[in-house]
Amino acid sequence: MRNRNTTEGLRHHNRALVLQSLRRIGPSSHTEIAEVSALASGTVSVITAELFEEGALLKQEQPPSKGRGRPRVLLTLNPEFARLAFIHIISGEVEYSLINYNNVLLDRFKVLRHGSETDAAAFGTQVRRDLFRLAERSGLAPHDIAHISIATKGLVGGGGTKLMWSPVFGDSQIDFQALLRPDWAGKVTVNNETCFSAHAKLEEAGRFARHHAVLSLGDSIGLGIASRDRNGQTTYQAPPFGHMLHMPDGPLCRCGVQGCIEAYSGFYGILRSAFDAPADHIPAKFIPKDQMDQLASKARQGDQMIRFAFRQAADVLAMGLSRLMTIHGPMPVTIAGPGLSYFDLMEEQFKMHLEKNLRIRVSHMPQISIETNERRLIFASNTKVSLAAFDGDCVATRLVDRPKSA
Amino acid sequence: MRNRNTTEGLRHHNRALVLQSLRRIGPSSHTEIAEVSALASGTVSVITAELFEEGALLKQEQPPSKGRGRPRVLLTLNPEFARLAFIHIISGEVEYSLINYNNVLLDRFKVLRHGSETDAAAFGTQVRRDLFRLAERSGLAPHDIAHISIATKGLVGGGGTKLMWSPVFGDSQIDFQALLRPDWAGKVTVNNETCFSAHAKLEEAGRFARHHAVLSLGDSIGLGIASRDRNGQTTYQAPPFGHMLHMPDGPLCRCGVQGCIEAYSGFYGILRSAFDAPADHIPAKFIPKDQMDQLASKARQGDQMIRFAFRQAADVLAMGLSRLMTIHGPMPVTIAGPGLSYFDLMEEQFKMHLEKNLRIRVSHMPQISIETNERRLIFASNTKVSLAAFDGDCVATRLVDRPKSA
DNA sequence: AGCCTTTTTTTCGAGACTCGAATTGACTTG
DNA sequence: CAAGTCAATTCGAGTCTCGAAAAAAAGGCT
Repeated sequence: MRNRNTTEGLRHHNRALVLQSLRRIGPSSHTEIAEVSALASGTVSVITAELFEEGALLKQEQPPSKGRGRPRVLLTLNPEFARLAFIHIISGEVEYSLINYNNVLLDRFKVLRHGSETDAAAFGTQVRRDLFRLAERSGLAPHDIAHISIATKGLVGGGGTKLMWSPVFGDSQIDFQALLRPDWAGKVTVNNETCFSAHAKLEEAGRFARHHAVLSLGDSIGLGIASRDRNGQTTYQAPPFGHMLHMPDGPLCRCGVQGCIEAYSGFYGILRSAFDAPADHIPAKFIPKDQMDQLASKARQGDQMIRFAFRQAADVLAMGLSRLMTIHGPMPVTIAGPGLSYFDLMEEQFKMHLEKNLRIRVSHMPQISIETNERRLIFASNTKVSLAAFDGDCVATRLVDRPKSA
Repeated sequence: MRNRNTTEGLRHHNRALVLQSLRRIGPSSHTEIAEVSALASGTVSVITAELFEEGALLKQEQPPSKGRGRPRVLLTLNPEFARLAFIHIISGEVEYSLINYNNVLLDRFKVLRHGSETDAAAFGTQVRRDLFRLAERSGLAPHDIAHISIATKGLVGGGGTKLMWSPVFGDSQIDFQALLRPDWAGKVTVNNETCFSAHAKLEEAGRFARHHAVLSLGDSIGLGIASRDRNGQTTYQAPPFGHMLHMPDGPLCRCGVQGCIEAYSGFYGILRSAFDAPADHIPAKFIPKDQMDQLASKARQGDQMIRFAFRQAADVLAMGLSRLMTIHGPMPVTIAGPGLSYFDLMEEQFKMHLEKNLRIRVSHMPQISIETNERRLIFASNTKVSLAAFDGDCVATRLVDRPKSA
């Protein structure tokens, strides 16, 4: 929004409002948009006409009419108006997706990664190559892609453009914006994947939910928090929860210090304490899921040592959540990730620790739920967020010339 | 702001902008306001004329003119336009203050509290009585007071109107809004005092500072965090940091659970470990400052046991800050409160724990500073925040009738 | 003293935007 | 095929901002 205090700024705001309504309620008539956006019908008329002129909207044939009167003309977002690319960096693979302006998946492929690949620069050039392939496969030039949004594990910084630290590349930072700038005209953003999970869950929870956290369990620990501020705007963050201090001089973490939450509750942490391995020994970067499953089934059969390892993992996570809620207040938490399979071994610890928390005692016990398909959630939310950003930044800005008086 | 998407909403926004500029730069001419607010001079002219009409502004005689040309007319906020009341609840006393619309102190008095007074209802009626006295002393009726803002220790909730938990009244909540509603027409807000300290420090740090925390040490531990969001708006919060979990099964805290930060680092926690008292024994609600001073001087003279108690207090605080910064990112911290006198015994622990933090490792070590006059800070910031809220909520809303065409 | 210069403030016309009533359009029903 | 119904557009009135032009209020100059 360029100039907030001028009438043009007002129009910008209202154009954004129209687009936003259209995304939320899908193809809809004039009247519906006016209702949802709380704009006068005349205003909606002018704005939609502009957007149609600019190519952002299409008028859709009305569905077989029901009832009498003039049938409604459905307005939809023009799929051809723009394309957005998405990269999801997962442990074993990188997923590339392309969508159109109306949020329909156009193309998708995955590139496997060698477990040994920890060279950030090499990874960067690989990503550039694969992104070119994504564009080419749909016959697009780089400048046809309006926005590239990357979801990854790890700590993101630099205003949402840099990967500052990650379990795979460690301190080797990757500045994706700089990496892609030379060829790709669109905006480039990077976010921790759990930001998107949390965002999706908050939206799901309805317009009055204020916060939601998603805790993703696996080789490493991810946490995303989505919040709605008092203007109704949603913000999100993904603090490196797995590397929050649990206890000084605790077991060694992959990040190099002792006593991080992950060192207790990441897969390798659980494995280590299950076998009573030395606390400064880090087993492996990735623990096969099979191995963890076997461990869990022994715990379920009553193996005390292993049972203890899972319970300790849960204790530490729960205390971390308690500390988080001391700062942010109680909020619902959704558990996700491969470690979710072992949630039955950990569930009761959560309640136990949380109910001691002062803020929870004076208000309420937050709901703890689970989510089995986090990946779907991440993609769905990433597209939503990116499209909304593109709408607000670009589409809402007036393009066509105003009708001259002549 | 009532309706964001109409031209009247725009005017509301710009009126607020003018008032805000005037508060920031003090009595200023037309031209200056136009520069600071980035509004066209004509617009400022109309808005200031309106505000003058409504009584919010005064035109001030120009100072002895220097240079030629038409002398500037200084505009100032009309002191008589409104009065705001402030209540600061401190351990031993309650301070009542009254200011005018131009932020000048009109009246102030203190009411001593008996240390034994822990009855929330009685306290409530006492506050009402004293507030009446504040109004009367200046010949005001209750409805002349536009806003009442309360600063206190403890956990505030209910949208900034309720004291949810406090060291003095424990779980006996006080809903100040409900308490004062019958007689007092103005808005009533309650905030933790350290919110205001943090707010003041953030403002001090300049327009580009994003976060600031104030840690207040004493019988209890207070923490305020102020943040600037991407729109430049400042928000603040005061999580009950003293009751964040440090370690399970740790020493008993006044709040009833074990292992809170305060149980290690509040005055009573330090005292307890200095004398190796049982960890479930809580010495007293208020420890005389003398006693703590004596303790500290023994520590400085080399008493190992006492020295350990202070260092442990610092360790626990520092780890708490580290956990906080894992969530919010590194931010400068200011230490304040009576416990500041012992900061020399604790300083090095802070750096030691913080530098292990992942987010600090990948970005920077935050500055740690001290503030000896927190009370002044709290009041100054409280008045600023409350006046700004009053401006935005009330004054910016158009009052005078528009000139009718007739 | 009277006129010119300089600087500030106000005024005013043009352009933009929203609102809501009135009008136009399109389709169903009788 | 006319009347009825509902949707979308148009249009006039009312607001608002902007910026140029005019007015106001000094000091300086002759």
